[in-house]
This record gives sequence, structure tokens and C-alpha cells, in this order.
Amino acid sequence: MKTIKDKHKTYSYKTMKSPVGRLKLVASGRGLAAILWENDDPKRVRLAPLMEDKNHPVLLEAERQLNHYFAGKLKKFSLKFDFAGTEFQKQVWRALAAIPFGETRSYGEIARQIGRPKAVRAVGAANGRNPISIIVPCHRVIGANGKLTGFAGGLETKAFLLKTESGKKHLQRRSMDAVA
Amino acid sequence: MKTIKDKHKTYSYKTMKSPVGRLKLVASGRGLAAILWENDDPKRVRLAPLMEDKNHPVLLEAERQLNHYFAGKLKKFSLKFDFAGTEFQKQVWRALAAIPFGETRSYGEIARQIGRPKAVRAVGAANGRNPISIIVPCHRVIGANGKLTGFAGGLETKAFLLKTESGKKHLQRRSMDAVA
DNA sequence: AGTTTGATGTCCGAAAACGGCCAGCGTGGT
DNA sequence: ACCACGCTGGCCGTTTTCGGACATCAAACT
Repeated sequence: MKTIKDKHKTYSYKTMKSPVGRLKLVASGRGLAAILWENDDPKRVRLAPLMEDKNHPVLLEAERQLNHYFAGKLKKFSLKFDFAGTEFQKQVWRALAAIPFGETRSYGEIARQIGRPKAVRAVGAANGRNPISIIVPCHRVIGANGKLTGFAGGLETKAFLLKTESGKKHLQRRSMDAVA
Repeated sequence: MKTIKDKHKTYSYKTMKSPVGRLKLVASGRGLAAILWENDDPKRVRLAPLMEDKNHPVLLEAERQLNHYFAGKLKKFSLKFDFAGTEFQKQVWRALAAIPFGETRSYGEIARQIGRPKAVRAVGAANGRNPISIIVPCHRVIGANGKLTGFAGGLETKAFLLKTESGKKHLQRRSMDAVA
């Protein structure tokens, strides 16, 4: 079932600042390939060797949309993706991309949606390997009981994003509510 | 120690007839990458996806030299190789390429030559993974006791090639001498 | 003259471990 | 009765680990 085709491509990247720390955007000729957190686990996402390219059109466009998103002016991203993963993972990631701004889903719901109602933990794992943070909104997936349960960028960040999308203002030291 | 760098290339191939069956020649922009036997084990050699290209210059040149070789008019190939393998394997393969027409070496001799006198079986394994049959003459490597011991293209073929290079004529049904 | 043994790099398949889960119970407090 | 918890067991794709099997051969045994 493991079928990661080697695409024989080269990847470009650039970095940007954001309210959730410095982000590293990665793209190939086919589209956006990854958005990594500042201290992202290097083996969380499978990446070919990278070359910096601050003017890559896909990266510039992604940066633009992210800035709009963080400014609260954009609720739906519009970008081509270039997913590198197994068939299963891609199914999950596509399902993630379809969760609207401000809504959440449980891992079980995603599992049912892709037709594998019992592959719940596998969905969790695929979630953790989502290469395109924020834009492919893995932060909108939470436990069936409402707990946040995990996030590559840190649970604080997950809570921050969800609260932002909920429209609520951020209270200074209370963004960990649902975590503790 | 496993360090096969992904070169991110595309490969072209073409086929040709020969006295030892139909051969499949494979090349990248950097040089000849493989010569496969008619019924070669697909997992013997590591290959990226291929595209047919009957006019690839490297392939045409390789075909020309092979024809000369089989016609007995060429004893030393002159081609650029594009080896895909581990460092160890490449060392072995380069050592193979240096064995002159008509001579043989034992697995142990090769092992010593690359500075790992005890890696004898490893040399055998690397031999079996030699991607460029015939031109990188793995058929010139035989057991220390003179037995042929193994060949991806079949022991018959190994015997045939060696006998051809020895200058002896082929007797009709006696090409398996040293094998039995 | 056979047989055994140990060293070596790589690959392959099998098996186990590992999670960003979750429903089903049982428990204990009100 | 009811609810809030927490434990348990099963679920599933991916990753990791591990044990052999090899295109061997010299040396030390029986």
C-alpha cells in the first residue's frame, strides 16, 4: 500500500513571519508542497533537497494569501497543492482541505468521509504528516470529545488558530483553555 | 551506510537484439545507466520510470559499441556511466569496469582491490546488482576455484561471453562445461 | 578431502511497534 | 438516576526493526 512515487523534482522555499512564528514555504513547479513550522521535526514531512527562491510565483502567492488569512480577510485559500505522500495520506489531506473556515471535524468523521470508518488512528497519523500546515487545515480536526489532542506546531498554536477562526478575541493568557 | 542519493532525473531506453537475447539499454543525461536482460528480475536493478527514446545519443552509441563487441571487433568500451547505487556498489562496479577483455578475476581479488579484503560476499552481492551488464563486465568475475557460480543473465550466457572473449570457437552443445 | 566458521554490504519480507482515536463500560460522586 | 471521568480493547496505515539470504573464500577443524 506504500506507493510514494518519486517525482524527480526540485523544490524551492522561502520563509515569512507570521503570528504563529516564522514559517517556511516550499513549492515545486506543480504547486505548494509544504509549510513548515519554525522548529518542525525534519522527518515529519518528506522533502527533497531545497533551494531558496524568494520569487517563486507559487510561494509569493501563498505568502500573500497567508497574510490575508492572518489579517482576518481571507477564509478560503485558493492554491494548487503538490502533495507527496501515500494514496491514503492524500485522501486524508484532500478531506482536510475541504473543511470550511471556522468549522471542526473529528478524526472519526474524516475517517468515515474517506470511506474507511475504522481507520481512525491512521487518520490521526496522516494528520500529523500533513505537509501544508495552516492552509490544509489540520488544526480543524479535534477529538470526538472536543479535546485538541495534538498538533505539530504545538497545541498552543492549534488553539490560537481555532480561536481566531471562531471570531473570538484572544484573552491574554487564556489561550490554553481546552488543552489543560 | 545506505546512501543512494535521489538524482531527480528521467531515464530513456531502447531495445536491441544480440547473440545473448534482446537487451534493454537505459540512459540518463549523464550517461549509460543500465543494460537489462530479456527476463531480468525487475527488482535486481533500481530504476526510475522510463520513457522510450530510440534516438538518445548515449543509447545509439552504446548500441553501436555492443554490436562491434559481439562482432569481435571491439575489446574496450568507451562510454560514460551513470551508476545509481551505494558508494560500496559503485566502487565494485568501477573495479569491474577495469577488468580487461579476456581476463577474469575472483570475487576476493575485487574485494582486495577496493581495500576491503573481507567483504567478499558483499562483492558478490554488488556484482549481482551491476546495472550495466556486459559493458561493465561482471561476467569476468568467477569463483576463486574457477567456478562460474552465478549470473543474472543465466550461467549459459556467462559461459558464452567468457568463451567468446577467450577466442575459442563455440562447440554446439558444450557451453556449460565449467558450470556442471 | 570434506565441513565448518566467520567476516561484509545490501535487500527483502515479516513482524512488531507506534501513534494527534474512539466507543463501550464501569466507577464514584452528587 | 445522572453525569463526568478514566480505563480498556480493538482498529489501521506507516515506520522501524530484525532475521535471513545472497554470484565468497581462507583457515582451522574433523
